[in-house]
Amino acid sequence: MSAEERERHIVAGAVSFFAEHGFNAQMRDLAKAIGVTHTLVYHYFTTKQDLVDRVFHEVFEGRWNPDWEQLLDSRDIPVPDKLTRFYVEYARTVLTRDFVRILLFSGLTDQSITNRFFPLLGQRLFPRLIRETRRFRGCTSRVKTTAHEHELLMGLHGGIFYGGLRRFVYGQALHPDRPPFGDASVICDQVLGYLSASVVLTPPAGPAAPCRPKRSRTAR
Amino acid sequence: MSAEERERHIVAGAVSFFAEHGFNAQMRDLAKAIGVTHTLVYHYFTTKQDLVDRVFHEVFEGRWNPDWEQLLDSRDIPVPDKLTRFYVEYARTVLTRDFVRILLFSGLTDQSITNRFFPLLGQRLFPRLIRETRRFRGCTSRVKTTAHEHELLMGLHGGIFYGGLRRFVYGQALHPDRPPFGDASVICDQVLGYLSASVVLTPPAGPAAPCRPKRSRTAR
DNA sequence: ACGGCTGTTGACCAGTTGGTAAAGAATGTA
DNA sequence: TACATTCTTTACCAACTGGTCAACAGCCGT
Repeated sequence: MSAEERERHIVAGAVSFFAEHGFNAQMRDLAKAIGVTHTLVYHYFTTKQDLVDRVFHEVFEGRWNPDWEQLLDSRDIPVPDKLTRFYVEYARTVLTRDFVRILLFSGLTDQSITNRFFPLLGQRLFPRLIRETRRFRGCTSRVKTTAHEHELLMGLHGGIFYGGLRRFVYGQALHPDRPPFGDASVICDQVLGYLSASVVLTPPAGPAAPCRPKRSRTAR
Repeated sequence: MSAEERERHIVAGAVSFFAEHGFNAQMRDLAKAIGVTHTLVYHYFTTKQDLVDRVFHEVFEGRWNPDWEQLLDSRDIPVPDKLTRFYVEYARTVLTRDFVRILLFSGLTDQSITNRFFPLLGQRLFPRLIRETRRFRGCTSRVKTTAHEHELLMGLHGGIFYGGLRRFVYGQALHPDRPPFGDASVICDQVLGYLSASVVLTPPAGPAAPCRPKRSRTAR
C-alpha cells in the first residue's frame, strides 16, 4: 500500500475508532482495529496528539458548506421551505455518528472543537436563521437578536440535534413507527412548529409587550 | 473522620471528579483531588468499577421525583402552567453539571445509565406529557402516541436539555442578556411554543376533533 | 547481482495504571 | 497501661501506556 493510501487508511480508521472509544483510547487498540501495528501509526504520525488533531481536522474542517449560507440568503424561497431545506441538509452533514460523538468527546474534555464550532454557528448561521424567522413574521428589523428569539431558536436547533444524541449517544430505540432518521417530514414539522411558535410568542422586534402567562408564583 | 463520613466524602468527590474527567480518569488523580491516597479509596471500594457503580447510583437513583408524575396528573392546573412547572422542576434536578456530563459519559461508553434512564422517561414521563398536550388541544383520545407527536415532544424535551449541553458540555457563553440558566421564563416560552406548535401541527388524534388554537383552554 | 528507498515490524524503555500487603497512626475500651 | 479495632499510609507488583529504534521485507533502477 502506498504512503498516501496508508495514511488515509489510518486516518479513516482513527476517525471511527476515536468516535467510538474516545480520545484516551489506546494506540495499540486503534492499530489493531485498523489492522496494522501501532508502530506503523507512529511512522505516519509523530505523536498521538498529532493523529488526534488530524482526526479533528478531518471531521470538522471542510464540513461547513457555504451553500447553506447562500440558501438562507436566497430571496425567492418561502421561509418554511428554506429552513426545512437547510436543516435537512445540515442534518445530513452534521448529524452523523462520527461528528456527533466526536463533538461531544471534545466538549467533555478539552473543548478544542466546540470552541471553534459554536462561534461558527453564532456568526454564520444563527443570525441568518433569526433574520429569516423575522421575515416570516413580516418583520425586517435588524436589531440585535433578543434572548427570547435566541432561546426559541435554540429550541429548534437543539431539538434537531437531540435526534442525533438519542441515536448516536444514548443508543435508544427511536419511536417505533418514526420516520427514518433525518427524515425531511420530521424536520419540516419541527421547523413549522418553531415558526408558528415564533409568531405566537416572540414580541415584535420593536418595543412591545411579551405574552407571559400569569403563573402566580413558582419558587425560583 | 469516621468511616461513614469518609465514604460519603469519597463518593461526593468521585461524583464531581468523574463528571469532570470521565470514567477512565485515574484513581490516583481522583484521590489527589479528594485529598487522600488512592489506597484509601481502595479501602472503601474494592475496585474502581465498584466506585463507578456507586457514583452512577448516587447521581441517578433517587433523583427521580414521583411528585413530577403527580403534578402532571393533577386535574386543576392549566396545561401550560403544569408543563412549565414540571420542566422547571425537572431542569432544576436533572440539568446539573454532574448529571448532564455523567449521562453523556455513560452514553458515549457503556450506556449503562442511559439504558435505564430513557425507558424511565418513556414510561413515566412522555406518555403523561403527550396526554396533557392532547388535553390542551381539547382532545382526550388515548390512542398510541403518533410518531408525529413524539417528535414534536422531543423537540421540546431536547431543546430544554440542549441548554444543559451548551452550558455544561460545550462550555459556550450563552446569549449575553439571556436569563439565568433554568430560568422559568425561558422554559415557559419553550413550553408555550411547543403547545402552540402542537395545536397548529398535530392532526387530531380522534376522528374529527377540530383544533382550537386559543390558548385559554385548559381542559376539555 | 547490487545498493538505495520505502513500508512495516518486533523488541524494548520509562512512566503510568489498577490493585495488594503490610505496617503505622487514631481511636476507643477495659 | 495494654489491647483491639478502625482509619490511613508507605512500599510494592504486574500489566499496560505512549513512544523509540534497529532491523526486516519488498520494490525500484542500474
